[in-house]
Amino acid sequence: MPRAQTAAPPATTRPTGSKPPRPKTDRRSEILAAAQRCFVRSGFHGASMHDICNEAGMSPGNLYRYFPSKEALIAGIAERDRAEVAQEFASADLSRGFFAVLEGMAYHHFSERPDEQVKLCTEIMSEARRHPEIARISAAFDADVRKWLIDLLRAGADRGDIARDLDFDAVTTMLMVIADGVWWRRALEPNFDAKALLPIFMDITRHMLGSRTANRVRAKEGAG
Amino acid sequence: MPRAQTAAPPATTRPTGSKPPRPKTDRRSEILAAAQRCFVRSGFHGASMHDICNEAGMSPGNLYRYFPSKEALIAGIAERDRAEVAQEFASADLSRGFFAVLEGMAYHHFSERPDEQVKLCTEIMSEARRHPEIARISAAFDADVRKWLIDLLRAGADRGDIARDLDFDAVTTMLMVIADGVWWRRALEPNFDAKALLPIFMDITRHMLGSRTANRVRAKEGAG
DNA sequence: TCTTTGAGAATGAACGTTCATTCTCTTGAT
DNA sequence: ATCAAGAGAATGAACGTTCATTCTCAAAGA
Repeated sequence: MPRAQTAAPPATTRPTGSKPPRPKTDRRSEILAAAQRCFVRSGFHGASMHDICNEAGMSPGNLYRYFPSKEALIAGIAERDRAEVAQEFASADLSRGFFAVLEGMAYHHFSERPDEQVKLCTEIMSEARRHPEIARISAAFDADVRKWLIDLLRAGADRGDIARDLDFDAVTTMLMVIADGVWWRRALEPNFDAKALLPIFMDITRHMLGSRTANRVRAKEGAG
Repeated sequence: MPRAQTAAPPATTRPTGSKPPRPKTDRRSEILAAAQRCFVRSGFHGASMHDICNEAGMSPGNLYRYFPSKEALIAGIAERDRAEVAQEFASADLSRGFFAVLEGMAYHHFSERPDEQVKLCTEIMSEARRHPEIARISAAFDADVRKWLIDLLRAGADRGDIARDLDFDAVTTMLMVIADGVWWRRALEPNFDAKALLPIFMDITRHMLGSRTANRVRAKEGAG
């Protein structure tokens, strides 16, 4: 059972601090990019460390100076993607109206995000079932997304774009479920046209968030 | 690159043809059940053939008389599950009303199907990306489900339970996407309460299938 | 009834390979 | 001379798979 530390870069000591000593871009990023290509091509278990070394143009001994294990590579990729998504949510601009923002994000998720990332995501999820460290990262990722989504919904409610008495938790869960499902299908069906689903997605979302129906908070049953 | 044949049972020669020679239940089923437990516990790659042999109470040599490779085990499980789901769809009884049937099936899918099968499903899907034979089985599975769902919708429309001018393909895709998403979350979040989503799911489904909105078939744009 | 026979079921040690990881050595800049 | 950066052969464990062999037992022959 291999260890799961994320391993700091191999001493980025810049003591005298004169000129930048890195002619190429950050070595760690290069390695992660190479690993990503290999994982997408052959899967986490199908890709050997030698494959990844070749792809990165680097010897095994050297690669291990940057990442302590194969698992740390997947963990590194997951963490990097998490930062990227954080960026996307942080840049949401509600002044265009709630549904415009949501549709933009949906379009991005359904269509713009490259297939590479979608496939990689399934690899990460599969490994999350086995490696606690990866499970931790992906659970944290998930909690982040949920929080951002709920904040977005609350802000939309404040603006009056959507109903105020929603069961925000349930609605958020449903949105995430749909998003997950879309990615699962994208990963599995090479020619799946997710963006064709956008109209219907926006339609049911408007319904969920706006009309007076089952997804509202209700008084708890069983009370006197 | 291992072969992918599904391997017939090891010669069920019954030449004289008198009494049934099987004292125990079918050996192949026992092996699949053992493999399923191992795959759920450790994943496809985490479970070794020796693990599976132990779980099945059988030596490797003997196990290989029933299945020609590890891959054939996953393929066998996938095929077995496909048959089971076929059963479920075949027994749908529309006389109770379309939405009652749909809600029953959703409840079954969200809650009753055991977590074991859900986890296993993610393993199968992951491997489908690598092994063509497994990809074939799971694509066939998918096509079956899609066909059954569309038939169900058509029947519901004939009964007058749902709208007649739906874009059946798009709606079916959306239903499958949601179903996929629910399973993905069930696999990832150990305490995910899918059945709490049922009301909201039924609500948006009624909306999709009944009201006059974006998910209707429209005249193709651009025509004269 | 007892023995022989033979075929299928099952065994488990061994094989060859693969793979993640480590070790040792070289290079090149300061 | 020192030390980070890198190379690549080496290592050893683990794995899927195979195969020579043994076990079981029902039926045929005596």
